[in-house]
Amino acid sequence: MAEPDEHPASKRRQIIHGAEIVFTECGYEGASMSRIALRAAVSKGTLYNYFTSKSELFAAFVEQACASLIQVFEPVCEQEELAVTLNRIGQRMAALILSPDSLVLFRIVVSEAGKFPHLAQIFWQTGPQTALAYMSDWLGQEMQAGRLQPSDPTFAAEQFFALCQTRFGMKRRLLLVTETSQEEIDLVVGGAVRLFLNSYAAAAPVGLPRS
Amino acid sequence: MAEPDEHPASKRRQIIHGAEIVFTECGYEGASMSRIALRAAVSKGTLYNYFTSKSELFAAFVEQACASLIQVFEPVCEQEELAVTLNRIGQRMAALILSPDSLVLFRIVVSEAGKFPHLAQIFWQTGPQTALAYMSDWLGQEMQAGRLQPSDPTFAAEQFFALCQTRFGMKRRLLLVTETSQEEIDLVVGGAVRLFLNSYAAAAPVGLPRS
Amino acid sequence: MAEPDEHPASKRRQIIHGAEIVFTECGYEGASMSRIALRAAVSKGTLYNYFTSKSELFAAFVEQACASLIQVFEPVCEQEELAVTLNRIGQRMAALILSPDSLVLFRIVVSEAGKFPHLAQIFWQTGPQTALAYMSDWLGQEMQAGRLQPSDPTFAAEQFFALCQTRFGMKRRLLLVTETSQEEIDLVVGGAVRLFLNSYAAAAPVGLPRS
Amino acid sequence: MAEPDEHPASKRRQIIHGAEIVFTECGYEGASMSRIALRAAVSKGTLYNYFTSKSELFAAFVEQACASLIQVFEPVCEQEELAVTLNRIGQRMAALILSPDSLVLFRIVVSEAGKFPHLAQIFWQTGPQTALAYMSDWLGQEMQAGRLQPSDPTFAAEQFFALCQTRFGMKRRLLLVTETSQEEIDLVVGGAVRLFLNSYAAAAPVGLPRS
DNA sequence: GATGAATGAGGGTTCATTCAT
DNA sequence: AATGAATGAACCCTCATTCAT
Repeated sequence: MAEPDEHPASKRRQIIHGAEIVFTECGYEGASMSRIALRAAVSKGTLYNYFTSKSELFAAFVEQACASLIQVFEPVCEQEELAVTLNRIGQRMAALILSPDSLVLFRIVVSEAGKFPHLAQIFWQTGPQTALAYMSDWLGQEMQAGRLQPSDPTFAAEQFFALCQTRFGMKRRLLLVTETSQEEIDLVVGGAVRLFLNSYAAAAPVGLPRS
Repeated sequence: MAEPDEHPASKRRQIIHGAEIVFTECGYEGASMSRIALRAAVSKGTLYNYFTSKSELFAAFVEQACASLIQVFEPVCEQEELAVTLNRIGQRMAALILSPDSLVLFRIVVSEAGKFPHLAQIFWQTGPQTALAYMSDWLGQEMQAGRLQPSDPTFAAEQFFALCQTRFGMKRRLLLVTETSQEEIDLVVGGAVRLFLNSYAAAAPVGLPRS
Repeated sequence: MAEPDEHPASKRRQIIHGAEIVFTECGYEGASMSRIALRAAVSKGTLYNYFTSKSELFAAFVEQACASLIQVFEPVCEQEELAVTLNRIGQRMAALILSPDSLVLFRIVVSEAGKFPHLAQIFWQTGPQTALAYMSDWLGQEMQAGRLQPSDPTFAAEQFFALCQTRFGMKRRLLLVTETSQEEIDLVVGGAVRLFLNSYAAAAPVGLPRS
Repeated sequence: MAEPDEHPASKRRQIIHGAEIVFTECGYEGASMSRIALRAAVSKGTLYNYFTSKSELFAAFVEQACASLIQVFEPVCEQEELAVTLNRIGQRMAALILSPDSLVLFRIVVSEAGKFPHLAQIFWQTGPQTALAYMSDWLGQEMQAGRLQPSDPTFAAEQFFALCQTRFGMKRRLLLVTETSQEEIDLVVGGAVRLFLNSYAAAAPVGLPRS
């Protein structure tokens, strides 16, 4: 199961961890292999024994970071009221958008999307697309069960996720806000659920709060 | 009328234009003053006669690019059916999101938001915030006129803009799509208007299309 | 008397004055023509209308500075007791060595003596050599008058001047002392006069102070 | 015996040697790291593996040069006639002043004393001050032994050293003389010893030579 | 397999000098 | 005669990469 004739995986992880720290702090161009070597506590030469170039190390870091983000969505959605499940999914999505880790990853992937289109694709696939597929599946089931009006479940999921980014999505990416209160998150997610169910629920529309 | 005692503005523009090309292509760190000088067709020394440093030139480029984006939203919204106006606004917002100029600006501002928080702020203010204020005002009027349910108009505007980014917002920022068909835009904007009016319109909800 | 077909001398002086400020502060290499132009309140182009190069402007500055230093020695030596005259000459020499103007000139000429041997020569001739010739003449007269023992008057003058630099000569040039008290100057000059007269006076030797 | 975990000292010396050549020839500002690298036969990058900056390399060069000068004064002064010992010390001092190595060091330290006061201090301490302390001690002993009149031994030493610079001290620093004949050195040192002993010796004054 | 000294191209920036106005 | 915008070489320094140990 191990890779006996390869570089030990532990040192590889160690290097990627150092790379994560530095890339995260300085971006791709701003990071130097010397600093990464320092933070990974290996020599500069060793870096090149494990990765043929800076760009390859960067790719490895991004891929690993993407992989570690996806888990967030694993355990979702039991049998309960629709609004409650949607709320939980929305809260989770909001948490993901607001989390420093995903934020920094998003920002660095966007920065280098021109130079590393492959990484942008990986980010998309392991992140948003996976979440989308998951929710789309679930919505499809609910539609078939008659609890949601029949419609394109993928588009519905996309709209819901778009709504979950109301207010803080862009500001967060621009680093214009550092913290977001739970009240505000509740407001945004609640609003997303309301708009979503008012259009997609099989039942009667939900009333708006008076401002 | 001319500016006899100043650096000629035309050359300043020429330099900023060269900077735009290179910054746009390589990002801030990846761009070199040599390349900018080459693209601007001036000597490297001349760059420093107009801008004291690379960062200042970058700031000038971003500010100018922000200023040239804002006009998009100026003339909007007459007296007509709500859905029509919303559709026009949504189309305009979608066009903005999809335009290469705003896209490239967004990407570079996000990249350097850590190093140049001031520029992120400028981008936010001249772009999203202005559009938001504008639409919020209009929605407030419609609410007072009884054509929309009374609610927080700013939040409603934020939700509408979030909905307008459905499907292609993030993919575009990751450079995963280069062109978007008008049909798809119509689908997204139409979907945004539908969800919006279903919740906010004073009248009865609009039906969903069958997928 | 003026130079009607030449550059006006006043602007020339103005430029040299600016050069003096900057060269004095930054040294030859450290000074930039831009700064000199700024300090002289003329354009950079004008600098080159009056001086063909930075080095020529530097030469002009050094020559002018040398010329303005020499005057220090003009009015010396009346008819009075030998020790009194020597003391006055010594005091003047000490003042010259300690004066900021001559110090800065010496330091800059020493710095650039390799590159501008001509300037070192000018400094020597207008400064030390002139003082030397002057004192040597006077000593020669005193020897002929029988008030000093017959000897090489130039060498005697050189020794006296060397003695006047006791203690603070080198430290001052190394910028290790910024101020010197009058007591210390008196001590050094007094010591110089004593040693000088003990050897050169026709009369009996002067006693040393007990430490 | 070797230094396995350090930069090899030999290459360090090699670099300092190259720096010595270039700094000596061009001064601090005039020297370029490229030229130093060329003269040291290493790449420019290597310079920065050993010294973090140009100024640090300069400091290392000056300190090393100071250290190598100090030895001149080590073995002095046995039991013999005063005039003979003084003559030997004077000759040594003259040799030091006239030596190209100390000359070039003095000139560069004076040049940069404003920018590197620490180096001026080091130069002073390892050079003149050490010599002074040494001679002052010896003079103090001779005074106590009754062979010199009691007086301030430090001041006496300072006067003697000042006298030893008669005639060629300043001219040499200005690079106005490149070689000095032994006759002239003998004349200057002999004159210094004579003036010194005429004032400080316990015995009768020594006669002056007729010019 | 791990090291880190060595490299040299390229980074941002300064500056003496020129020349059209 | 005076200007100052333009130049481009040279500045100090960084860094991805290599290779002898």
